[in-house]
Amino acid sequence: MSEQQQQAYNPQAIEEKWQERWQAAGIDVASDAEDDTRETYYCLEMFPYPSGNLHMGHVRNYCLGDAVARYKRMHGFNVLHPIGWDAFGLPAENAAIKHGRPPAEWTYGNIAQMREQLKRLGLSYDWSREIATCKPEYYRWEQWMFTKLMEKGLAYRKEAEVNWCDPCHTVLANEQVVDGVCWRCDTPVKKKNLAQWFIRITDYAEELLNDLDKLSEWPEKVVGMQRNWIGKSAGAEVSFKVQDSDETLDIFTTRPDTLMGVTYMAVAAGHPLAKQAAENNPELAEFLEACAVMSTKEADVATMEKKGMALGINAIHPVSGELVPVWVANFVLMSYGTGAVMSVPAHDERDYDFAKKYGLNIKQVIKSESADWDISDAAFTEAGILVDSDAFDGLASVKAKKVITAWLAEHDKGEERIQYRLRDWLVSRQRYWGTPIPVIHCQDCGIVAVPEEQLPVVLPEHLQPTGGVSPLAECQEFVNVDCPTCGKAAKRETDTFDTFMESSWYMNRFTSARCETDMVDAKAMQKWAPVDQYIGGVEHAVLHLLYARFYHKLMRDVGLFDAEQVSSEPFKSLLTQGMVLLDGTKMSKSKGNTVDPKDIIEKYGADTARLFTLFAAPPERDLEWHDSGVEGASRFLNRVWVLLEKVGQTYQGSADAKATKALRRVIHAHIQKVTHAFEQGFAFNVAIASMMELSNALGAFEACDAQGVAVFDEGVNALITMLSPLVPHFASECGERLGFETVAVMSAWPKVDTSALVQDEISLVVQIQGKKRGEILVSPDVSQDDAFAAAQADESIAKWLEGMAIVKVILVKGRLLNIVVRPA
RNA sequence: GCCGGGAUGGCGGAACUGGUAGACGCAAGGGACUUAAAAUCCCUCGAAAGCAAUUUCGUGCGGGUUCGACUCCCGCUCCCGGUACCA
Repeated sequence: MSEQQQQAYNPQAIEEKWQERWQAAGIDVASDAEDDTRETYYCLEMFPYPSGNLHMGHVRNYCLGDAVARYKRMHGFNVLHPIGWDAFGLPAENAAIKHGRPPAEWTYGNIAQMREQLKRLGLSYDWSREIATCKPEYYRWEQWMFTKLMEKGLAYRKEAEVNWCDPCHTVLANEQVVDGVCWRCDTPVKKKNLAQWFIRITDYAEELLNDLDKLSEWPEKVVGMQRNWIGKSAGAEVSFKVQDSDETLDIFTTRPDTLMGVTYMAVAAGHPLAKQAAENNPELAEFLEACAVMSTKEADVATMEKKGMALGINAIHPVSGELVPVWVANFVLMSYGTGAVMSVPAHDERDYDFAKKYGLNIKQVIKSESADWDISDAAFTEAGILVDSDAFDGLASVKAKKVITAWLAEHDKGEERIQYRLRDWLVSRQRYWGTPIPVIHCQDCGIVAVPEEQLPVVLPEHLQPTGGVSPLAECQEFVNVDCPTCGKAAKRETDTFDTFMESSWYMNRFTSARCETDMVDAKAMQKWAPVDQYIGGVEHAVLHLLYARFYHKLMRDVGLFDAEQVSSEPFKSLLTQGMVLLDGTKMSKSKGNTVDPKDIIEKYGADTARLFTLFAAPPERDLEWHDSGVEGASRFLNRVWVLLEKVGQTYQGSADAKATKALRRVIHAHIQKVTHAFEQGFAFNVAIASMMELSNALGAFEACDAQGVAVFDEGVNALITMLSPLVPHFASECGERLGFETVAVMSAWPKVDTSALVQDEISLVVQIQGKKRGEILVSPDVSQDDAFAAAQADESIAKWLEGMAIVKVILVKGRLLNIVVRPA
């Protein structure tokens, strides 16, 4: 042993050294070379917002991704593992107001700082592809895309109700409205109608829904959340005439089969009919006011009492011509469907409760096919057979839906309709620190898209937000522009894009991050897309992941890549990691329960931090932070470090040929187990546990001959190699000590020698009535009869067979023998 | 309310396709080394009974299927996410 080898494990000394070597060797760079025939693998973690400091959630996210990327490289893949910065957003503006410096300065400073922190962790990113979304060379393509969408009619402008804060002079996002007041100045938020930009995601609702079926490697939970979010329901739109009026009352229903059971109508408080009726009815007006207030989201909304008032007008049933009263009800939402419903109390629980409360008629028109149902107890909401429905009597619900809808269509009183909950994507924000919307307002020409040759519309970076109106709107050199169509003086749009826009396509941009001629290079897309493994927090299950899926399809339809060659989904496999907790609650600055990754790295080194975060919990589950657990991870690395000193050593006595063979079996059993753990959803915690077992087995082994030394060496090599995607600096240093020819991180993954797994003799569990009663040593391919004979010969088992008749004997090969008996 | 997911020692968590429940780690207790401490190493560690060999019970609760159930089926309880009173 040289002196160097006997030194203690000192992470600080080795980590920097290896980071430099890796960088010099360029091991992290994804190869675009056409003659590179390696299979590609694209591993991506959700890129961070550059808040200035890495927190434990980041550390966990990026350690997971790095382990995946390194593992795949070791299997011979050409791995794309990029990183960038989701650099636009409100926190930069807030920091700017607080510090009196422009958001750009703050943002770029934070990026520099966080880049160093990521590098300190030894994450194997291809830095040559680094992007920051606040740079014109990035967002110019987003602007270009938007003008394409305008051409296709997929981007449009319309009035929309937004949350407005007067003192701040800005629109607020929903999450910035806390209990109805502005999060920053506590002023009650107003609803205001403003012209806003939208993208027609609803045109893609059906594809977004159907393609969810392709996402077999996504957590079911996320798929389910997206399915609910899209919220497809099939039914019919039915038109009711209003008595003594030319107006009609249109409703959407999923149960047209219950049409004949309609006994009243219910409209939302915001419905024109309700407003109209309230004009000379103060009591009703008051009720509508109350409803408007109630609609603000509260925890007790769910338990809210169902209330309503008659409007004093009637609707005419489209089939029977009967009059049904129109009510206003607090549970009908203006924002869904038509803001009105037909009420069938006999077959809808909510309508039933409402009818009971206000003494409205209940008319049963569906009867159960099996049991009797007493309609005076509760609504019958299932499908059944139609009764008391004139011409439709005797039809089954499913058939009746079609027949009745067809009848309505024929008589011009309704039609089949698919309703989605999904709304078009509101993409404009009245903020400064974002991508300028590439549009010009001209008095003569109206709204004009900025022509391609004038892109990008560069955001001036020197402006200083004050918390009031966006400084962009007051920046004359930005606002004043010539109309691209007529050349007259015109004004630029001063709204910027929602930052979800940038994060919706960055994964594709990474395939050709430096491409200057296109948003993405079609060839690069073909080579790398889609992302094979995407890793990030479950909080993005709906918005980001839905927008990204949508945007990917938009890029396809704009012709940016070959729809035949590139998947229509951007992320093949998704891993949603759990949160990092301290004392059972999420680590957060506001709670003051954070652990700074910097401190951990300084004290234990990056590898220990990595090992602990990977070992302490399965990736998708929450991880409880324990300092003692970190100690444990550190101890393990130290034990392995010391273990290396035993390489080449022989000891007196103990380990004979049999023990050597047994060790070799253990080594290969663990290679198999670790590999399996990696392949099964990246169960790093299980993989590490298995490596710890291997380490323990090696630690207990003392070679006494050349054979023993060789097998021990084999075991240590396998252990270090398998550790390398998880603790790369440590493994590299160990690899160097062991004289590996290539850096450990690039070495090929160990292969299982199945012949080493074969045993001459195994211990077979013997059960009586399914309960373990003993073990016998037998050949692995022992016959049932021989095993049974051996079991009978075993004293501790035989005593359970005394006075018993053998009913059945079951042998599970290599595992157990179960003997079923009964008293003789 | 509805839709997902989950419940295994003091704790985090293992357990291939139904086949030895509790791997691995943490904590705890005991011991070795040390003047002492730290570090390190060794032993014990689901519950109950027993000097012991050993036995019984045990994977949220109640049933079921099976030679055999943490695993499959039916019915509950509780916890955690998501959400839309969605017609």
